[in-house]
Amino acid sequence: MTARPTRGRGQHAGLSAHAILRSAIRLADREGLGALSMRRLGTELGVEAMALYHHFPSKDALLDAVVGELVTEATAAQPPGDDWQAALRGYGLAFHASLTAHPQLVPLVLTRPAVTSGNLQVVESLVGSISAAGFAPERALDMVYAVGRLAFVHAALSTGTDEATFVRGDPTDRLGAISAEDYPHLAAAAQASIGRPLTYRLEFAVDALIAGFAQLQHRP
Amino acid sequence: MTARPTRGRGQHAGLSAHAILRSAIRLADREGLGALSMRRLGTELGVEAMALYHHFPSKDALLDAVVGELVTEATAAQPPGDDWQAALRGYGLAFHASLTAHPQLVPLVLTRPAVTSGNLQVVESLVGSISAAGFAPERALDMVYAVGRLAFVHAALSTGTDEATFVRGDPTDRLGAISAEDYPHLAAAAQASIGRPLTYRLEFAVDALIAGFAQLQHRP
DNA sequence: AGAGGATAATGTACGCCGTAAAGCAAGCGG
DNA sequence: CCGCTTGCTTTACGGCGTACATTATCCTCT
Repeated sequence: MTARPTRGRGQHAGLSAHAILRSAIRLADREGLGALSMRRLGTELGVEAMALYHHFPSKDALLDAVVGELVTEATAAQPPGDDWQAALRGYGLAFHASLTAHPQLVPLVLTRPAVTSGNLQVVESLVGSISAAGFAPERALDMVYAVGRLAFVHAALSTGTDEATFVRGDPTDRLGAISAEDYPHLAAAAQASIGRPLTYRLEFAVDALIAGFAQLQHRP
Repeated sequence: MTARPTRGRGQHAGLSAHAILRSAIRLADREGLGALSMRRLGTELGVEAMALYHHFPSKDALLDAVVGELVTEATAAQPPGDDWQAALRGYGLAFHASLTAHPQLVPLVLTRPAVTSGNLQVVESLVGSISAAGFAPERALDMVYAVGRLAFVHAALSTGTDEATFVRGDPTDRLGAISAEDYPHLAAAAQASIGRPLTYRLEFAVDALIAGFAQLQHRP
């Protein structure tokens, strides 16, 4: 150990909370959530595991911070357009895109409430746009929630197996391919959706959602 | 040990995969996912941890089976109505209700692809109904996905903290209450949504989604 | 009926994990 | 120059998943 010859044992400023966070995200991206242990993260930073406890009180707190970092990054730089439909759509797609950049970490985001100030700022702006279009603020928040959650869950599940995988073959998979006899409609649908980009389903859902909202607008 | 005096050491039929599953679900419901260890589950069943490995090859496989059990239970008994809108709505709400019965386990469902035959059956039936209403099967599947995922993510996040919690007070919470100066629209919206039932937001989103779908139907 | 395998459980052990506690080297203010 | 604070290491503990070996019962076949 002490493979850093330029510094003695008690040097300062070797680590920072933010550097740890970034390293944790990189590690999880590369080797999965399971590889994200304190010891592993320590060696990744050239440091013993216990050193991390000088910057975070527990692993749980560290993971909370990772989620915060991620959500901040995901909701950053939202152009505040005045067209609520475009804003909402952009929010959903951008959120999704940012989350899918770190697919391994999405389950983490699910389990801890991540309310950062950047996050709140974006939601505030969206709720403002929507309210300005004549919706009750309560409704506006529901709308933002719906789109955000849809984007989120698509990010979480898009890496998993879906029907298209089953139909494409590879019968060593869990249940084998979907048989066209047992599930005719499903097989046809899955067959048709092979090869579509990952965002297709999300865009469809978000657009339908927004269409539904717009319809609501004209009948108070 | 061997607190069961009526049977010797190698008796059969002491355990079954299904009994283990139910016990695992009960344990996790009661004490959280963290308490669901092989040793703990073993003692819960009056058995050593390694005994479980005769019924499941690994803990991971056991968790997969738990998810399967859960999803099967959640999608069971869907009345196959011929009204696609009612069917879709019912599917979403029932799915959500079943999942929220085991809030601790929802994060588990997120991380493993759960495609059970019961599951496929329900989706098949829904896709059938929707196709019969004139939608392309591919679209029908997208619609089922959208509703299912919305229900799922609402179940996953409904136990977490949302904006209403912040506004209600308790400034010891992560960021403290939402300040009405910094986030006027958000504060108003959160204030207004205090006290609503948990399913309210989901119902709103599902209804909007279905309205959007229906609109699509009239413009091919 | 007796042999032999299959089955279901145990016991032991290994290498991970998160983290509490204590120690130890540098830098800094008095 | 002393001693406190800061950043890191060392050591240790209990719990985890599970590989491996063992044992005790039941089922089947001759």
